[in-house]
Amino acid sequence: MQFQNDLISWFAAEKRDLPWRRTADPYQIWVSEIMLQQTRVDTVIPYYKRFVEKFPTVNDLAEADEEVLLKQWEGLGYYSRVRNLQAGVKEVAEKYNGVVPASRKEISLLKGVGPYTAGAILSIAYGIPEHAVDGNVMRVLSRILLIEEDIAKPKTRKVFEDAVTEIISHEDPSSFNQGLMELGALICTPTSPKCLLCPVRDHCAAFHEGKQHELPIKTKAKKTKALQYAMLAIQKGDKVLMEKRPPTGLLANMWQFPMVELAGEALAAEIEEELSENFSGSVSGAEKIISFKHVFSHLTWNVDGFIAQGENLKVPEGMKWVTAEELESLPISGPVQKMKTALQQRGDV
DNA sequence: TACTCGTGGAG
DNA sequence: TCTCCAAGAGT
Repeated sequence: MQFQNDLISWFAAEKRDLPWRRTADPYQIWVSEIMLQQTRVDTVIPYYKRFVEKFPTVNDLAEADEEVLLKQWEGLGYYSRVRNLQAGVKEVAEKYNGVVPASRKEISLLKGVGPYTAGAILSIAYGIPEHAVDGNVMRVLSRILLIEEDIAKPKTRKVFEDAVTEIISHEDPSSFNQGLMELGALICTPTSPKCLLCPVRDHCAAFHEGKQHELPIKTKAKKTKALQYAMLAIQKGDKVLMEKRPPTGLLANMWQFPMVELAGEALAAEIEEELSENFSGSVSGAEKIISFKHVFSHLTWNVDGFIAQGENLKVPEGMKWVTAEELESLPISGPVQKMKTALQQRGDV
């Protein structure tokens, strides 16, 4: 098919030199695909290099400590990805003797491997003609094939999977799938697609109809909620109190300065009162040092950051006193990093 | 199905 | 400043 040839030839000539394109190792390709979920290429590159250097094989990752993994992942977001990745890798180590399975049925059973990632690993690492439909592919094919279904709806993905299954190259499924994604990243972009540079323009129904700017059809997301917190750097000598978040939910198992949810803006006097209730000990000298907003994908934190001194505190389960050096080894999220930076600039940590 | 789950860059 | 988003998966 001429479409396949035009796409694959363009990919061969124009593809970016990315680190995960320099390996044929299914495990390392797996790592890259997990990191790339909802995350930009430029962001992933340094994380990917560090990760495969530190965990070059399935066994290296299977044996790693979760806290070390989270520290490696720190700043990438969607932290359950690395927990699920390790769970999947452990299963490959134990059940498949360290070899990533090469069938959609088996690979899809691995934790964290969904329909896209399964197809990506199968096609890129094993050369198997399986669909790998991500946001790029839906955007590109919605234009080429003039598909006007809402790509925000989950059921729509199957339409594109079926389309790819029909048109995928069996000679080079890796270049075909990657070519569609690369085209979406470089040419067939969300706004102002570069149609005059497009290698498959002649095959594009939307370009033919002048509708490339109207596709894809995508309904808008609803707006997010906001929550108010006080974040507390409680000091005792040269140590500060840190708290581990619960094992599920937002920022699971990440560390933070103890936080309390509030109804409105936090005042120092109220914080001291709140703390004495929560800690059964003496907390004094509360002082607000920073106020900031942190926007997550589905909610916003409005945070007032305080320093305070703790005396004779009974440390609750899941909290511990850490030195400045120990603090550096704990995985923390963006908002906690903002507080930590403020403390360091004051010389308090 | 709809919601949860992070971050930083682009327009 | 605001919106949308970028190689999605789990529940």
